[in-house]
Amino acid sequence: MPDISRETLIGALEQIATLLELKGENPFKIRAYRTGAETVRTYPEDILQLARDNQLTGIKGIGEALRDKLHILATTGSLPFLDKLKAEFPDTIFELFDISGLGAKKIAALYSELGVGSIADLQRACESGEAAKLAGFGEKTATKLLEAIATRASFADTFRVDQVSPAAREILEYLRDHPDCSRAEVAGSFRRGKETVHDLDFLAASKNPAAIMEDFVRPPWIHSVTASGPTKTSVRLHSGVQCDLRVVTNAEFPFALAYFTGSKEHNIQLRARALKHGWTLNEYRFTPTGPDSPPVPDEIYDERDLHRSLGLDFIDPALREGSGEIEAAEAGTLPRLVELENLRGTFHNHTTASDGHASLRQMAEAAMELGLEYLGIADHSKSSFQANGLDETRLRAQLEEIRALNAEYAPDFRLFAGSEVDILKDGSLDFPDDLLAELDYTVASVHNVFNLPEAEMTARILRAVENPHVTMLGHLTGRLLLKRESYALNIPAILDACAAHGTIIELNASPWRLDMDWRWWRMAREKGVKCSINPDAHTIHGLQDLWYGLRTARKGWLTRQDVINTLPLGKIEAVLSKRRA
DNA sequence: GCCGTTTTCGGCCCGACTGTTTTCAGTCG
Repeated sequence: MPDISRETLIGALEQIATLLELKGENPFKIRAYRTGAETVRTYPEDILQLARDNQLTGIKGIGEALRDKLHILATTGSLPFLDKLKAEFPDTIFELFDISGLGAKKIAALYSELGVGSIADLQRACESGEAAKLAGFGEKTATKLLEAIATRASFADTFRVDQVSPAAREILEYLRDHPDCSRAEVAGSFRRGKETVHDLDFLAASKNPAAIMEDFVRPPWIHSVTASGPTKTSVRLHSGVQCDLRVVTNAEFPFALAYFTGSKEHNIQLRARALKHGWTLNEYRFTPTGPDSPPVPDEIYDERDLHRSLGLDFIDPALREGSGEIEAAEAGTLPRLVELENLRGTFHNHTTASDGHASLRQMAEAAMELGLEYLGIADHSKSSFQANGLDETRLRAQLEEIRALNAEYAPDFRLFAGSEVDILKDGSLDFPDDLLAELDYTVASVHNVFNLPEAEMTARILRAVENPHVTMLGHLTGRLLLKRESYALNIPAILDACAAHGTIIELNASPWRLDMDWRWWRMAREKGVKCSINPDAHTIHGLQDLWYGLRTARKGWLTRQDVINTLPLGKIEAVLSKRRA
């Protein structure tokens, strides 16, 4: 089998869409490829395998043409249709789409008229004055493009959620404090709980939009204003984060909040549903489609009212990805999502014994302060020498120390003695079974040799899953968001094995990881695999990363019953000792 | 290219803002 992934399928469909756009193809055909890419991205089962087996028929958004192309790509590793399209443009053409202000039409003009096929070409064409002479271009366009090239070089365009959440909170508070603002929210992918975001979308309700707009661009955190109209303003923060603000009336607010929260796919489905009721839905209101339409519902004060008027249960923003949530809301089968208050303890935390910055006692007290009943310690094992991993002797000493502290804390709080034991290259563990048997639990993680082929990496982890001393798998795919890709892994196979052996999978709550990815948790849940939301805290502050993990768990449709660390102390003790027996 | 409780053909979301225009095209979300 060719070495490809779900990402390969997504990337191919997106590239086809982009190239067809450059060629001025039918916009609906282009959209069909984009929709197909999104379908592949969010499909809750192993779509790569389905493509290999030519079993994509019946998936909404994938018709005959896409089905056949995905099958060819999945089985042969290449797609002649795409290769032929690509041959018509330089490989660097795609980078031009990263320049804000440039879309397919302008790029096509630049390429056909001036041979501009890369950002370097674009810079030259703007500086020489050639670009400004093109039809539809002008001096201002050329200047803006040069600015956009500079912006791209100095600012990131995607951010981890921890990089933007302090600003999101601060700006939201600023808006809510404004005397002319009746309510305000952050919308967009941040509100949906995505692991990374492109920008922050703010929404405010006011009778006096101009006053809010004026004050929005004033605070010291604003770097520059990129657009400003009567109801919409865009700014860039010093951190490089782009922020949009829309101001609407109070009556429009629930419609606008739903609209700007998205996702796009979810919105399209919601609008289609409104049409079946005889109304069009936009960011402001319902409108009857014709004289025979039933009257539009009144008294829509919040999103709950909006969903109810379409015959739906309230759909949490986390679920709005257009992947079955509307059907579930109609059928009344939406999951009751796990909440932060449900978390009673957590596993996988580090101390100064390995690479943490707080002592056992400091970590325990911080956990108690957060209202937790238990805290699992899992310092690194000896092979992780870069992280000052513990050898057998030091681990046993830590075990004694934990027992002594527990005598002090009982019965209201307990430290669990564990280890984040390395899964070595061959799938064996870094500690012998008899030592692991002395611990309360273990987290098994991969920390080296990331570049194994998928089959080998999968076999390596499967061996750990089958070891009865492994309580849970740590950061399953090893990704570091925006920095390091996941290693190759057959996740469905791992899920099956975890279900069979009762091995828990961690949802690593560090905002760098959020691993396993939310897109897999629905499948895990259906197979009966339990989740443990673990902060992987290296400081007392790091315990608060639980919040990021919680967001991700909710995005994965997880309920309190799916998350093991919602169990109170007595019950979790029983689960752990049963597993060890 | 996809889809169908109006349909196998004829639709497919649309509003805000900018810049180049002189009424609109392109981009963005």
